[in-house]
Amino acid sequence: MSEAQREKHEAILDSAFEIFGKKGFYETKISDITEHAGIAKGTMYLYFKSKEELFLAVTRRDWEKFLRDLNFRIKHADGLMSKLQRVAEHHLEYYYERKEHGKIFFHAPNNDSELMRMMHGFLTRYMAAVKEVLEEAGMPDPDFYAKAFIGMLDRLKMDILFEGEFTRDEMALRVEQTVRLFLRGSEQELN
Amino acid sequence: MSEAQREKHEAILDSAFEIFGKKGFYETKISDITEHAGIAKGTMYLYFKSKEELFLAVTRRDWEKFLRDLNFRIKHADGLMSKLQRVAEHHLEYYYERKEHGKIFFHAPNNDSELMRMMHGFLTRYMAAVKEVLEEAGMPDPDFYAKAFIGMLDRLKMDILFEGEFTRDEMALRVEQTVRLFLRGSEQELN
Amino acid sequence: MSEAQREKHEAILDSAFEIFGKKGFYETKISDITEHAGIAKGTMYLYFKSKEELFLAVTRRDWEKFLRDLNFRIKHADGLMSKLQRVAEHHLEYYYERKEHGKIFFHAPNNDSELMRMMHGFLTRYMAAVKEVLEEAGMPDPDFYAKAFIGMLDRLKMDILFEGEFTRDEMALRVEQTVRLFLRGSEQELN
Amino acid sequence: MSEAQREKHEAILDSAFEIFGKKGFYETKISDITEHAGIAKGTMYLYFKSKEELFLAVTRRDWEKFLRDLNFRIKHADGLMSKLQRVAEHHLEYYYERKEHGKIFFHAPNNDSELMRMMHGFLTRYMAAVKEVLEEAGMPDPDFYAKAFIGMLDRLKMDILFEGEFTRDEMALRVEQTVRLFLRGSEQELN
DNA sequence: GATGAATGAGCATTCATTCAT
DNA sequence: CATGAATGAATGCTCATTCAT
Repeated sequence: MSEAQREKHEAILDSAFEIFGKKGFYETKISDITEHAGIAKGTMYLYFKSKEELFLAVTRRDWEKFLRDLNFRIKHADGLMSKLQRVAEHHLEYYYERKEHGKIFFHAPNNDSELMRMMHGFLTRYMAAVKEVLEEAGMPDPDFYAKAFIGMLDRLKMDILFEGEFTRDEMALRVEQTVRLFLRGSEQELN
Repeated sequence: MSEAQREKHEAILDSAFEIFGKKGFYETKISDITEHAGIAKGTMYLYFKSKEELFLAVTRRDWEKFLRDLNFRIKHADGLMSKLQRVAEHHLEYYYERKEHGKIFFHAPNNDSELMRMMHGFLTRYMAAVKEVLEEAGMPDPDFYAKAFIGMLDRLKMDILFEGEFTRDEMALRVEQTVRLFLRGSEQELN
Repeated sequence: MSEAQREKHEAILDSAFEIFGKKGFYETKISDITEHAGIAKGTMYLYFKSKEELFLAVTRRDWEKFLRDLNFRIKHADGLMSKLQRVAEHHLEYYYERKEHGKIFFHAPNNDSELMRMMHGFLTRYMAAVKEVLEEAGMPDPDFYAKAFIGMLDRLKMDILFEGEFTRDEMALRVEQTVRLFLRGSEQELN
Repeated sequence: MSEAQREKHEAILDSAFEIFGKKGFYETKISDITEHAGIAKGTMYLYFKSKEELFLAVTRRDWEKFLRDLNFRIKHADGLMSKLQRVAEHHLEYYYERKEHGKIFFHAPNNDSELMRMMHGFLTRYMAAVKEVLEEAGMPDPDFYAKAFIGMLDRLKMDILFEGEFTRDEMALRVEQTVRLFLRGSEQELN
């Protein structure tokens, strides 16, 4: 693949990310994507076999970046609390940056088993990264705790995606609170 | 509406719940639903204005029942821990019973703002119920804690929906662990 | 199927015969057929599963009638020569009536094995009918002779299909000549 | 046109003959042909104006060779029977060699009037050659007899194209039978 | 009220042809 | 001369919705 082709490949992915993110898989027309990318409809089919495959590629690229950045952040932090804070920041920032593309998280094609497999694979890798952090700190049942931690974070994404007024400062506060809750529990707050 | 009509109305909702749950909104045909319900295609339009509206009604009914049962359970429990356990049980059992209908949670119609509003309303009411429990116990920032608790629970639903081998006993264990984590934190586990 | 439906079914076949016959399979659009039939595009799909299947049905109907009429004519003739004349008349008249629909004989869908099987079946039944006539008269190697006779007839169809000026009288002449050639050979004509 | 170009021209025709023959006109893609020929898609358009024109050229080349060889064979035979045998051999051998390319005879482009004209021209020339043979022998109505003879031969091609087990020996037998039938008629076979 | 036949807008995908390199 | 990336017109088929019976 030439340089120009690599660029077009990326441009299609960018455009698809944009449109799929805004409208979801089913409400997006191939022509929406190609028009937005400034190319002809047929051109998309030179780079991707089908609408499904394009969606898959968009999702894969996005997740791979997520995991790459996550691992980078974890590696450059010290101690359990600090590492968990990096994870939380990364998780929330990820959604924060995708505020406008919330649809992509909810409306994948329904019966695409390859997509399901892929998503499962990513979730597993995400969890494994968190699990490793917990194991290092000597925490028992790290599977469960990793899931619970990610769950807390994921619920918070709803605020980000659906509440317009969420600021970066509030996000930082949420990160801190979440990590503290995870480590110390809520009971400490009671008198 | 006569009794016979009320029954048909329910039968359509039952059938729609079944099929939407298995295939998701977009992959479900009206004829799938009406055939499964044993009625003619046109009949559905006597009871619901459109496919979207039917989906909305299905979702609404399901959530209303969820909230009704939740409040009943909370009312009949005493003390913070006990109430939180009832919430956790209810949340997980809800998904457990809907194992086979996982699609309904992910594939709603994409651009239906009324649905978004409705879902937001239900989430708010769910959170309010949990929040009340926390407030009663004197917990500060109950908004945040409620979200985090629900988040932990929600993440666990993934195991239920995607792992075939999840048993009721494991579920009970998860409930206990989750409540303990929420109240005491994970650090207690470290030596 | 109701009476009205049976009529629509026939109307679609009639229209398809007309258009496929004029343009051939590939150059015919479903919308050509349905417009000509005065119905909506989707309606065709209530009666036939696909364009291929419609073509198959058109061809089958045409051939079945051909064989039905052929057998009727043969049954009502006496003696070898007379029966062969009926066959020849029938063969040529068939094409004569379809002058305007020549395309249907040449441009079937290419890779439809079911169509190939069907056509082979019809040819076999046609040949069997002629073969029976020859066997009755005590002719040896009737397979070969049946094929040769049909071949002579089939070649003459070209004149009908491609020469505008072919009259019914010329056709009658051809019938007589062909039967005489088949029975007596051409050498008799030499002095 | 240089030598190299002439070679490429031929190569494209060879490849087109191969692919058109196997799949028919409509199911053949230009890319099928150029890939098989080992050249780029655009190159084909340097040698032929369009897909139709390429098909025309392929057909023309094939038929010209057919007629050239036919006339050669006729010229080198003596007497009516011998000449007719050469014609029959040639006709059947032609199809025998094209067993695998049957599609080319049936699936020409549908609305190409130039192709129709060309085919008509070739048939006329074929018939003229046979007619000449018959005229030489003093046969009356040679037009009709020529058509009938070619018709018998043409019907036999079906056996070749559609029956896998047809051998060269059987072909020789068919040639003899056909010529005898043509000259003496079938009645001679009856007792 | 109930039916289900009919409608037709809508869309993914293909592929002959062009043209900049 | 040769290439092959890009184009975009063209079309089979689906399915939510309507409405005459």
